[in-house]
Amino acid sequence: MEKREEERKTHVKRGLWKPEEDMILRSYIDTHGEGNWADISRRSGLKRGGKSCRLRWKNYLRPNIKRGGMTPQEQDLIIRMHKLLGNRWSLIAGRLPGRTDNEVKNYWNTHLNKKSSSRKQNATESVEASPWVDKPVMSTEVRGSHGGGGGGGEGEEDTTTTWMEETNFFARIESPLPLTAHHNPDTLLFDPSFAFTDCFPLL
DNA sequence: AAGAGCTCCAACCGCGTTCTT
DNA sequence: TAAGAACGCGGTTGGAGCTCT
Repeated sequence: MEKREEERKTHVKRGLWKPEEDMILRSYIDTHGEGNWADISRRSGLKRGGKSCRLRWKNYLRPNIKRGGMTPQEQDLIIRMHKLLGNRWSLIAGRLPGRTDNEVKNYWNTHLNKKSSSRKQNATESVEASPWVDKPVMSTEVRGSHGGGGGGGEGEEDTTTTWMEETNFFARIESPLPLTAHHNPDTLLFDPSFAFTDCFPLL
């Protein structure tokens, strides 16, 4: 096992993808379909690992990928969803058509994180501590079973249901303004027009 | 003009979960 | 049932391009 790992590391190509590699991967997937990434990496002739192929496809080559800056609506949704779910990037991205988890994560880390932390600072000056303040309903430690699973596909909906059950999500949101500082109109969920179904239209 | 510092994003890594044999 | 393979996730890093001095 270690030997194979060693071999993989030394023989697998890394770094930025070249346009030719993109073309190869795209045309291979066009004809054979996606999935079975290890096989794709072997048969396509690309000297890339399966993981790398999958990532490239998912984050860049897949049809309907939206490029370019986030719209204010998207920004807003990300902020809200992050407040709700924490760093569950794939779930958040699942509600933003054409956006990938990687993109959302990068966007958060580079743009919104700063914004929100400066906001947070303002907020804490005026807001009394509440058990809900700045604690996402779905923090990363509640991650019992994330996505995962070969062949399981995305399965985000199922996962969502599961964690909601696990964390007694709806019991929590039934209490008045449960999720965050009531006192801070600037924060996420206080917006009266905000509906939970905005984030979970499937429910 | 140049080089130092910074920003941002693509890609990698390690880990947990699920599937397959 | 156990072990290994495959997959998906979030965290982190590297480097290209931009800005500042």
